Amino acid sequence: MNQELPKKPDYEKELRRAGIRITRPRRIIIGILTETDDHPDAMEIFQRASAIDGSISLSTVYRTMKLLEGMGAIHRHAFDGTRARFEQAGGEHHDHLIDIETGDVIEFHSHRIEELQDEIARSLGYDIVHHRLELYGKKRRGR
Amino acid sequence: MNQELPKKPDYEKELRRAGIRITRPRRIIIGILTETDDHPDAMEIFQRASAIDGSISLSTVYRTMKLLEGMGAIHRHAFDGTRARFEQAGGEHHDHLIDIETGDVIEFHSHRIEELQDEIARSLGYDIVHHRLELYGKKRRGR
DNA sequence: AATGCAATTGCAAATCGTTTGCAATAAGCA
DNA sequence: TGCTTATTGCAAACGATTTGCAATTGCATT
Repeated sequence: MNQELPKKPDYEKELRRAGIRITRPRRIIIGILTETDDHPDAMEIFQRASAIDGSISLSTVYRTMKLLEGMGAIHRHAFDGTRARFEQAGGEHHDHLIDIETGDVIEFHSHRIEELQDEIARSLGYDIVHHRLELYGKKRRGR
Repeated sequence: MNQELPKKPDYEKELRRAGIRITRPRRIIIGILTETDDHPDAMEIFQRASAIDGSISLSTVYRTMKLLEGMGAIHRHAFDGTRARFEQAGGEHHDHLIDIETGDVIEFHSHRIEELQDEIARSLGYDIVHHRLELYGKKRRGR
């Protein structure tokens, strides 16, 4: 339930193929992204990167996120709260359950819900381009 | 499908009951909110209000939105894009389909989807506090 | 290994939406 | 009508993200 496919795509190769330079900051940021399995925001990525190379700037983190997002390598999420959070793409499509007390993000997927979404959109005369389904909850405690 | 219950609650009474003053700006903003059935953002509300009274400030619009949101009189939505959009509460709960080409918002509701959401959250050990389901699509044309 | 040039970086300043401090103004009870 | 306090408008502050620019660096070429 928790173990995503441990696919670690070779972004460097992809980047090079796209004629994009592999710089030290980018290598570090990509490394962080491929190793984590949570949904860090730009500041968190910046901090983790800074620990490896103190000269990396927040701007570069943002620019790299935009670059990777454009390549489809990561997804950007705007959960409640302010900063955007990122996750590497490549896994199965899924939605999110956010623990409003801890900020933890749990991934889930419901084929049935997606079917119903399509059905609804179709009945309204629309084709879904993308959707956003987020459940915000708190851990059921006791009992 | 389009006609919400045309309930126009007496916010002034509610406000007064809560010990909140009914000022000219507030009366105007509330009037705009109760008359519209779209999902305007703060700037749009500000502009419509300015047309009625040029001295109203954007700050007051924001402050009033926060006040009304706190009272549960309106809902704040953070659809894709930047500014928050508002709608008067009071109708049935519903989710939104956003036309990515025009920004139009269509409301819909699926009891079945909500059931499935609850089921999923429960199976993950959570209780849903609120959720967000947004479909982004484009009008199916031709055919 | 040295060269050259465009891509990339870090930094600081700029943006955008939204919030806030403050002195001036107005709501509504006495 | 007068008073006390909530509310307002304004400008400045904010937080996240983006951008201009000059300095640096990747890397394809010698």
